[in-house]
Amino acid sequence: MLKEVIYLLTDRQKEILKLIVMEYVKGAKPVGSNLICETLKCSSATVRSEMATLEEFGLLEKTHTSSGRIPSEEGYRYYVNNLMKPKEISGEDMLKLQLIFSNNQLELSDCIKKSLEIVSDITNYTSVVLGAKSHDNTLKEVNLVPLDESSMIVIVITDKGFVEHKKIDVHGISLDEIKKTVTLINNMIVGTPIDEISAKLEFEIKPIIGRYVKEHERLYNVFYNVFTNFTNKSVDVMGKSNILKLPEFSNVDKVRDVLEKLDENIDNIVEEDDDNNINIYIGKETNIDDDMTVIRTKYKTDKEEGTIAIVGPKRMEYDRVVNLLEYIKENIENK
Amino acid sequence: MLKEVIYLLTDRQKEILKLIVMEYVKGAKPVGSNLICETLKCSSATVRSEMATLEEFGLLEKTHTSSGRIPSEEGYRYYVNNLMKPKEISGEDMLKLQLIFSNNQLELSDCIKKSLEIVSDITNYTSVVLGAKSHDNTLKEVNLVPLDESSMIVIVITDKGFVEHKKIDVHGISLDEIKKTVTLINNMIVGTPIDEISAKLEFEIKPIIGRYVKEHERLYNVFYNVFTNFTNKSVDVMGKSNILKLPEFSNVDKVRDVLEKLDENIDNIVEEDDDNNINIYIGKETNIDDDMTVIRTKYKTDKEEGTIAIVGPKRMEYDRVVNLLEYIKENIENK
DNA sequence: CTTAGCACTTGTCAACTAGAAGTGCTAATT
DNA sequence: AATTAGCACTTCTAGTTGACAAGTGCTAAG
Repeated sequence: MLKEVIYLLTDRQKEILKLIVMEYVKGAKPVGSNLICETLKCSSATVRSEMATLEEFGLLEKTHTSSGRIPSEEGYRYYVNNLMKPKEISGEDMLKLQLIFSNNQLELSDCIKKSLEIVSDITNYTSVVLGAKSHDNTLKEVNLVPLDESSMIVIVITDKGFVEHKKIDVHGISLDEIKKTVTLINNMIVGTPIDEISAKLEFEIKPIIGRYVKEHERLYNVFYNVFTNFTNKSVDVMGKSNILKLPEFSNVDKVRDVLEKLDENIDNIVEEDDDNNINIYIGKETNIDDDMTVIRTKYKTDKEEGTIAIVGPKRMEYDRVVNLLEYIKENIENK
Repeated sequence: MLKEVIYLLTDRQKEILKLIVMEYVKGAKPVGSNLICETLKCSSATVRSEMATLEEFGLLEKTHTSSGRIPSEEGYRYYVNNLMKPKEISGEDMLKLQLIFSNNQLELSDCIKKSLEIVSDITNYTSVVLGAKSHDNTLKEVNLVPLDESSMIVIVITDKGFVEHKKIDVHGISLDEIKKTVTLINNMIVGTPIDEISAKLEFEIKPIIGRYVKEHERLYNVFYNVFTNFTNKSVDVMGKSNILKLPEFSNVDKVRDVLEKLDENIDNIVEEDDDNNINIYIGKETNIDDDMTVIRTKYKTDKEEGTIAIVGPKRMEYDRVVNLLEYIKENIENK
């Protein structure tokens, strides 16, 4: 679409585009001129000629020669960028979300998850939380809890309060050797950013324990595994089966395709822009399916950062979802 | 079905039933007499009259008057109880599973999960792991790691090596009060079975801290939450979207129904018999859908117990799945 | 007891039809 | 110059029809 088109549209054309988007979002059926002319005070013939113009601009499409119109991807884009007005969150929805965020028993990460679960419930879309735990965290301490002769628990804690633990098999390694290693780690690399720990472990700790621990290779691997676990992102996807409610997905093969992408490819789907805004990817711009839209945003607190996203049909309630995400982002960041 | 039917079936009838089950499992299409009479050395007319008898017994069904036969639920049941022979696990499948169980880096619970993930991959069914962590575990120790003035991490460890942790907000409670409480817990209820901790916490700890901790209600809640987390079962469901590959689920509404049940109702679906065998629930016996079958078994090690299950179509490769589950159960219990 | 033969039933698929929805164009109207 | 009424035309949808395939049940003969 030419950028200039934005300025060429008359008010009535804008109104028609907006009405078609809203109607199609609601009904999932191509919108005919009759429906529009009931709202606008003019005849269906007028609307038809305007619709033809909008189609020339690439903002509308037909499914067949004599069908009503549906918005094209550019049409949605124009709507989102120029026509959409923030829609207030309904009292009911607001209440449900407030119940989560005002609950002091809940940790932040639980709040995030639960609030998006609610969004999935009320909108029937799919929601995603990508938490990047490791960001900005540094190693706080490593704890050791012996269980019996051959096993113990290693517990690693970051300064921001994230915890990882792993049960390890230590038969053949003396308790003394292990304790020394942990002391070494606590002395040498506490305060190191989590992302850099693997390197430090290899180049600073490994050479030393190599000297006095018989099974140093195994011991090194144990700690290496625990630390790399940390840098893994946490992924939560909620309301996946909502996709099956959409009329555009009455074809089982298509559903399977999308569900498999959501299972395997979430990072790719949700991580893109690095700005602080609400980002909207429509149709081909998503990495899922031409009929889908992804709306996402980053959140960032002093302890944690991540991404929240809503995945739904291209025919999405853009205004509602944008507002919900904005509201949740705000609540996360002020919690 | 009358129990006596078991003894009334002739060898040929058994053979026909078996062939129909196997053929229908493979092809998902009603099986006609022609196909059967190619294997059996007799005419299609003979097979037809035998099939009519089997239908009278309630072991076979027709989808319409002139269709081939499909097994009824009783037919599957008869097959499973009387006709099915253990089928050896293929070398390829065996290899994949061995790779998991012989990997010493992996914790038991990871092995279980990964092995069932493999079963989902190779069979295209859905697999479920229900782990009941708390069983037979007793409290080993409670650790405290202060993060800053207003928050700390509570870490709880059981004798079998399970760990739960929670970040808590402690502003308004003095460090001293918290430390005393933890010491109290470590002194008084270490060694208590996890299931009984809530009670002990309420009747033994709460009255004491009530005396010297100002915010004792809040502090009590914190520990209560951490401990109850323990008794929660862990649930893993793998290969859910495999259901979409089944021809009996080309109807999207049906798929949604099943997926929603798998999301919300897993306990109900998978927990039933309390014996140590492989249990098979066919069609109506499952709590999912008349077209589904659940095969499950319990596993029990000295540290952990739980349930593993495969959920698939009624038209399931019973012999294969039973063998895989048996094999995995054995490997878990001897790990 | 088994089998060949045949009438009969049902499902599937493609072709066709009538009606509904909605368009684009033209000519008349404001 | 913009709007509208009118109408021919296109496509989709749902229902009907008919031919064919798959498979059964029954009967009578081997």
